[in-house]
Amino acid sequence: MEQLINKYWIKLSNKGIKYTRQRDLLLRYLLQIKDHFNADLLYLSSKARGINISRATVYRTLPLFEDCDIIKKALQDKNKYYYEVSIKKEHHDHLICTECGKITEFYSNRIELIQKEIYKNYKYTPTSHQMILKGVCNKCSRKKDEKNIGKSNK
Amino acid sequence: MEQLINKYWIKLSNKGIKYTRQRDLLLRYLLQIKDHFNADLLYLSSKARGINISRATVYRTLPLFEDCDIIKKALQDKNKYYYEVSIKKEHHDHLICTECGKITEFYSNRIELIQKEIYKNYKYTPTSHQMILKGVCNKCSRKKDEKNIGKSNK
DNA sequence: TTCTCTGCAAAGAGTTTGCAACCTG
DNA sequence: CAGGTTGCAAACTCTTTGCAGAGAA
Repeated sequence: MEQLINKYWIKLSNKGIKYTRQRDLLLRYLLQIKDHFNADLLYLSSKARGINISRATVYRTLPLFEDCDIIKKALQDKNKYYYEVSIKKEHHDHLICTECGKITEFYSNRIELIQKEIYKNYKYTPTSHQMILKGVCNKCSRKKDEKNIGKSNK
Repeated sequence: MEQLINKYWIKLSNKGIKYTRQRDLLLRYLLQIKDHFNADLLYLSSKARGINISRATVYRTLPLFEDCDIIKKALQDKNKYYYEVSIKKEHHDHLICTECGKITEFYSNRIELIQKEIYKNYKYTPTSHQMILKGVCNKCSRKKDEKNIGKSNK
């Protein structure tokens, strides 16, 4: 863990980004996060854990971490950006429930290949290289069905 | 054209949505739009064409049209929702340039099939059923390259 | 006439920014 | 010590909402 943080701090320094208590705390905190997170969530939950850092600093720090490939924008939903930690994981895509916002990751090698073809055909350079499928998850589908059965009596 | 508009108005009436000058103007206007559009753009461009309609009405009307399958949310970028007219087109996906915002449509039958599998595997009900690939388009890539060549001298 | 719709302006959510004080290198 | 960084609050962008007057059925 310390080793990883050191590595990241070297990366950050090389970009002329100074070491500060806030940035270090934020870095350590988000490396522990398994799920997807957004700036505001990070601000609130770090505050709840006694980490003193302002909302503005969180918003200003995340793009810096993004530049250093520590985190990346995973997806956007309901006018919020969601990030995830870059390390370890193989590339993957996201399935997001339009009802409850639940995010599921999936991987399809075939899709990766086709995506590459598409980027090539249309002469695009993949950047975020992410595919987002929107749908309604199992749980929410059932909830919806129940509601509709109720409604159909009117 | 008139026939199509009539058809839509029947649909709208069936949902209890009243005919108004503003809605009719907006409907006629957006059916002429080939590209993707967002609420604010629609408000501004319709205003520029002398169509008198308030921003609030545009924002309130688009979801109504969406409910009647006249338009649909195509994608979201930079915290804005983009719509497109539903008619005619076969299902397609979107390739969006993260630099200039250009939207390109593409279709891949293989992806459609794989998507179906994924939805099934993860027990999701496809709703918007849209895939969004982000990248940098040809034009912007070249611009970026030029900039980087310039920078590399520093 | 009734109930919906409109336009306005104000409120909201998420994010960005100007500025003075503070801290790192 | 210089220049980057912070926290605060105000600004900003996109969207939603409350309300009184206007309009459709």
